[in-house]
Amino acid sequence: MIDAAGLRVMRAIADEGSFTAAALSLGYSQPAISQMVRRLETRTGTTLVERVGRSVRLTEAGQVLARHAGPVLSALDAAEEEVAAIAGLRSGRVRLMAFPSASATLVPRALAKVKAEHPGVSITFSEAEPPESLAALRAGECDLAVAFAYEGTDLGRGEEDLDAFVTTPLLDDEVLLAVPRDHELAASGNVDMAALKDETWIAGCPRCRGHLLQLASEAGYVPDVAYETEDYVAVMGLIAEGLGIAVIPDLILRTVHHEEVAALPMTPASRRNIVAVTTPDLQRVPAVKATLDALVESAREASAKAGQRTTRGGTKSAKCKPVPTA
Amino acid sequence: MIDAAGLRVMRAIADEGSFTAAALSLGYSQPAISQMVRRLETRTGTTLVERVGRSVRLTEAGQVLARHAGPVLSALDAAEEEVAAIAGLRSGRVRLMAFPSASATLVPRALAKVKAEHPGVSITFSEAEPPESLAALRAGECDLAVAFAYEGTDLGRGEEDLDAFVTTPLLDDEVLLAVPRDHELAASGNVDMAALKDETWIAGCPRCRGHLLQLASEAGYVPDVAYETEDYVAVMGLIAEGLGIAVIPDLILRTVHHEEVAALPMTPASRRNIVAVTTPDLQRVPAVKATLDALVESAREASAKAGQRTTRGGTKSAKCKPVPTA
DNA sequence: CAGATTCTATAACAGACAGTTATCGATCTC
DNA sequence: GAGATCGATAACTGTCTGTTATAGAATCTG
Repeated sequence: MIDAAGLRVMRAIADEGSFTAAALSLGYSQPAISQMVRRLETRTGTTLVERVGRSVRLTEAGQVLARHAGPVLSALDAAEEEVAAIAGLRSGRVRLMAFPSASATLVPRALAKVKAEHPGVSITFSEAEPPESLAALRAGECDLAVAFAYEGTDLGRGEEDLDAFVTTPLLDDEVLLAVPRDHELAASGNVDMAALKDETWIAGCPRCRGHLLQLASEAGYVPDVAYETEDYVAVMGLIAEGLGIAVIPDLILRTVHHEEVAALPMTPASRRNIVAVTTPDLQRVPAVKATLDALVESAREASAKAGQRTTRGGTKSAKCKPVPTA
Repeated sequence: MIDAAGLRVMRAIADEGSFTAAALSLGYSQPAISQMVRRLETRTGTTLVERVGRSVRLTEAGQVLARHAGPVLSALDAAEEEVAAIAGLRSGRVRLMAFPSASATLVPRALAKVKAEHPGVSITFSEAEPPESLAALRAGECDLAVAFAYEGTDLGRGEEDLDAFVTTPLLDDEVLLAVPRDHELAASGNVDMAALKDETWIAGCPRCRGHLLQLASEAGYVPDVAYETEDYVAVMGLIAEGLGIAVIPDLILRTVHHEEVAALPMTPASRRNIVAVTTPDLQRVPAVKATLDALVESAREASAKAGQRTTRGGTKSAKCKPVPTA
């Protein structure tokens, strides 16, 4: 019934003392004020302004409206300002989820970028593997997820979500073969998967294990998986001790070094696609967009270095003692 | 930019959890909500609602708006309620001015009526003679004035105000001649003004004095005004002591009794018109209207009694000692 | 006292806006 | 897989909210 515009007009009349002055101060024409007052009067059913001579004076009811204008309008301004702060990246909150090994460099770097450019944006971050992070995204508990999929597979959900989600490629992570530095293959420039039929394997996370099974299956055998752990530091330790070999994404190898482990490119080459996932709606939220951009940028930087690193890792020759598989 | 309607919609969406339910609760159609949200989103430049599946969820910015809706809308409601209270006579304030002798019965009775029928209406009352009360009305310091004019004269202002003011007749007050009870004329049923050429007069307020001068002038003489006082109790005392005679409106005689004073009708008959004056705008203010109505009603009651009283006063015979004029 | 100025009211009009109904596509449920 | 439910969209409509132009009234001024 009564709207903010009406209050604004009444306050202006109270402040300025005349319709004309009120119109001027609000940037309206004089008849607009005249009509607005009349509208308000018919709506409230009361006289709000007393027309005396060539000036006007507010009646008691009019003064009531003018008096209420302050609180209401400032509350509205506060709301608008708060939204504008979010829109203008002076504020905002992003709930980010990423799988563990992305937390090592990609995510921290992106977080630092966002913090540097938009100090007002706060990002909460938690680790989750792709299936859970997508579920959280779908459940509204997460705004942006960093997930991965091995080439040729999906993100762990059905294809139903193809248009419910927006996927932005971040990195193409090459999957390497990690062997003890003194393994017989450590010197080869490239290892054929088929040649690893008799090796003992160490599997990582469930999806990584699935990927290993798939690779072996394509090479025509079922791998002997002796160990399973999601802790890549442990994986490296196991490899270094000669207890097995593993397929490990380059991104992880870059973080978890081990002197006694060598990484080699494989045939067929296998890649892990790291992507950022959000929804079309959330992607338009400025803070989410900014974080996504930061992720893309730090992925680009990491990708440049990755090329060097992969080459180095791939060509690094091994010349140490072989350790029998357990 | 953001208006109350927008906040109301956002809050409804937050409360109800869907556009359709929000539309239902607000009495709108579903597309109206859909469009409203889109409008708000373009205006704020941010996504406010996350469309997930067949349901919706508020983004951070959307939650901000929904959160602000409460205070703003309740403040608006409070304003509306307050105005409605004034319009609906559950509240309201009337500043009433009346000339002194109207304060005796007419005004108190009207005040009592208003208080009984509309306890929320508060009336402030002050005494003022017609010229001042009209000035106050014009100056906005008064909402309703009770004034009087002797028949054939105006209210003390020029006729310029004929349409700026609204005048409501209240009483037709007959002007009587007050003489000592033992005055030689006290027995007459009706006294001719012309026969009072040699009397000594007591004048009341300035305008009453003017009225006396006019009556005498019409009768062809200039009265000998020996005393002037606005205090009618004093006037009665003076008359009772035989120091002079006076023309006094019946309304006053009804309040200020004096055993030793008789009141007689005069020829030519002279009347004092008591009216209520306000402005067209103020007349539409319910509290003012109610007070005006109460005045009219109590005037009607007083008028009925006045007939009886005047007759009695006029026919009351005097049989006491004559007192020489001073 | 008359003219100038300044204010509000009104008329006529234009555009935007906020609703409507009808319909579609998508999703969740049984 | 069928039906129900929900949101998006299209097309349309009426009202509302501004505008400009002009008239009328009141105050100020010379």
